[in-house]
Amino acid sequence: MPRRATASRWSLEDLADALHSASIHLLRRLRREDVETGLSPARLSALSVVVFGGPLRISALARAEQVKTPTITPIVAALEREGLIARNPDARDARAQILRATPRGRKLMAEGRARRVALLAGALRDLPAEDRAALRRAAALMHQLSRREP
Amino acid sequence: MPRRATASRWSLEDLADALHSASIHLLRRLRREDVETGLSPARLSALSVVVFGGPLRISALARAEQVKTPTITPIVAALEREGLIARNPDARDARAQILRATPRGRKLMAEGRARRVALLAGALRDLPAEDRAALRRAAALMHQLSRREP
DNA sequence: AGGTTTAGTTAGGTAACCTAACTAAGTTTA
DNA sequence: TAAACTTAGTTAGGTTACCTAACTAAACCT
Repeated sequence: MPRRATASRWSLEDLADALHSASIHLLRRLRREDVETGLSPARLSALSVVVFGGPLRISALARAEQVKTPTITPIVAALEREGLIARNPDARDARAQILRATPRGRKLMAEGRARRVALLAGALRDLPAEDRAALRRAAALMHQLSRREP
Repeated sequence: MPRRATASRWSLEDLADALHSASIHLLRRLRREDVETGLSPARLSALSVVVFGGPLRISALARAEQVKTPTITPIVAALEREGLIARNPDARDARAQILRATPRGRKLMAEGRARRVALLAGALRDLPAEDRAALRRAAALMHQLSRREP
């Protein structure tokens, strides 16, 4: 790591870097676990949005996932093929489709969560409440950061 | 989000979930920024390891990046093609190669950091010191979590 | 020497991302 | 109301990241 010129200036860079790197590595680790759901991380994440984010349009899902619509198309197709979500026509707009989770989708989502928590549980449980709070706060902040424009 | 049965049990699941989701979304956001370095996230991350992790072997890089060696091969090839890193033979073992960052690699890395921090700077700077500390702590913890076996 | 292990690449597959170009439906406007 | 624009989503086509399996070549072991 580079030496700092001014404390605050460098620590912001370091922090940005640390978050980037931590995200990459945590995600790679979780991917290895998530393989067992039979769903890739992107599909799992999309399913999670449909399950918890209620019925929504394809474009809304893409927006929530911060990807372009062509990226979402095959993900939605796969989730539908697996019977985890269903698409219904939108009564108000014949171009649009409404996605909703099926019972199977909800079940699998719960299992994925359980599996993930099984992986992290030991680690998280052993952490002082203070650290858990830091993680919780950080997760919220990271979400917020990721929504920033431009 | 599901209702909790026991406070601690559900909050662990929620926390695991929140970290997963936050990582995905922050990374997608940063990817959009990192595009301007001309390097993909995986390459940037690998370059960062070579720049800051000193000269190291290809297999050590793969381990640091938590991927299998075949994944690292094309990443290293690309970084070398771009003149960002160099491979030297290992004097002790003719099978192995030692990677080191070139000046260009170091320069680009610094620029990437600057760009990333430019994106996050406003947000991070405006955060109370407490939140910055939470993020810093969380990044360290996430790294630690990602190293856990199995 | 012969057999095993280790460093790295090659081959081949799936999936995630993008932009550009398209279809079809909805909206606005002259 | 017909023409022109906009919006929802898909299709086409390309790059990159990941994996496992199979390989080459060097090193180690006995």
